Amino acid sequence: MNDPMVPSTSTSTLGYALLGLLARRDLSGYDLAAQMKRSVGYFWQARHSQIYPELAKLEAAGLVRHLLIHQTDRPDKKIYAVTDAGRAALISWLTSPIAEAGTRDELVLRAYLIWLADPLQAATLFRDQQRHHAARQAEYEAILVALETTHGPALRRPGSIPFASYAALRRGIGYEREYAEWCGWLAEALGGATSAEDLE
Amino acid sequence: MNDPMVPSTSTSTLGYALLGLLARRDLSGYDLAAQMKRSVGYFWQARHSQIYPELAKLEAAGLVRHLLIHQTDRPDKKIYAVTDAGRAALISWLTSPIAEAGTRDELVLRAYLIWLADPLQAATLFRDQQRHHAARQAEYEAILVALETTHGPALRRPGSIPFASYAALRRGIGYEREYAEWCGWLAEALGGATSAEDLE
DNA sequence: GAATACATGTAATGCGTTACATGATTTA
DNA sequence: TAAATCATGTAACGCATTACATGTATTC
Repeated sequence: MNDPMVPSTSTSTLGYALLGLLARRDLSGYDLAAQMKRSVGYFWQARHSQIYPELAKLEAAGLVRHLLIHQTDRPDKKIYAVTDAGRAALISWLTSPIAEAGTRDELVLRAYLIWLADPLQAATLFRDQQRHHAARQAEYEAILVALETTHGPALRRPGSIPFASYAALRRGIGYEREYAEWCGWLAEALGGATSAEDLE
Repeated sequence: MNDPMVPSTSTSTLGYALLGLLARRDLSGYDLAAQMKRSVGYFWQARHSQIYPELAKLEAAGLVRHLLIHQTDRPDKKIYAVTDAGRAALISWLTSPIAEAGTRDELVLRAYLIWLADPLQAATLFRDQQRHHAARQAEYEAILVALETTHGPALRRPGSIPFASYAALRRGIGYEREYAEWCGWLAEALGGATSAEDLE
């Protein structure tokens, strides 16, 4: 019953992430690796060493195809595009039931074991993390401002491409805000200084 | 310079999680696996197939030792205890600089690609997730109430063992609250029904 | 008679990171 | 001349899940 040209191989989440990026526009493996350092990279990452083999798998499964671009001044490159089958697989996956993966957070683990540590040293750790997450939050908020100025009202229109970015961004901002707040509360409770300067 | 009895092997995060549980009280591998389904399991998980080899590694590194308990009605078991070296390694790790691991969240990835999906189907997915995270939040809040009744004011005293549980729990509650809120906002924006009953 | 609790392991497989490998062009 | 950018791959290794493997005692 299976078409030998389109074997029903189960695609990994990374595969869908790549298909999703390619659904916006055609890209090379190198471009995809660059995208994975920003935008999508905030909630799904992969190195080029994982991306190239994954693209080969997607191509073998008939979900993408590539066009070889010959270049003289630079190395040749392969521009990948989503096939009809790839687009269908992606759309089907998007609303399929989600398998919950357990959370792994090393900082929360440390909080759970904090009774073993020196309170002031621990406070410094959590104060540092508070600053880190607050900085990340500010970074996301700057991206939001940029999105607002370039897309205007389309940003708030569900169904539009910018709205999808906006939705993901909103989660990022909320996540970092809540994380920073918790770190601040804990550092405070442990009696830590408010800023690094106070320790000098 | 290295003591051959205590080789400086780098312990994994799981190793520290196990050391942390054993610092509270001596436990068997089976007990540790059970603990990993609740308490710590909310922010760090491992199956028994990963725990048994890890305990062997910790023992080879001199961080834990075990006592074999012979039982007639049940299988024999090994009760593990933290050594002085293990306790020292754990305390040192607790406040050591933390290497930030990138976040991987499949639901946020799907949100980023939502423009490809049918809005109403997508709304159902996010409404389901909202319910899931709200339920998880309620579960954590119930544990908090239980902790409050059993430990009383000690729960709010930084440095106490219950306070560490309380701190981790607070993060869990905040995380789920913010996550559920975001899911609800997105489902609403996509024009989804408020409850499953509205769909019938 | 079936499932669950107790108890401890190993093997196969998949996902992800780091390191290895090559090589031209452009910028500091 | 050192580095970053462009461009594509492979190999080794570690962490995590699923499945394989065994066996008794209790509970439904």
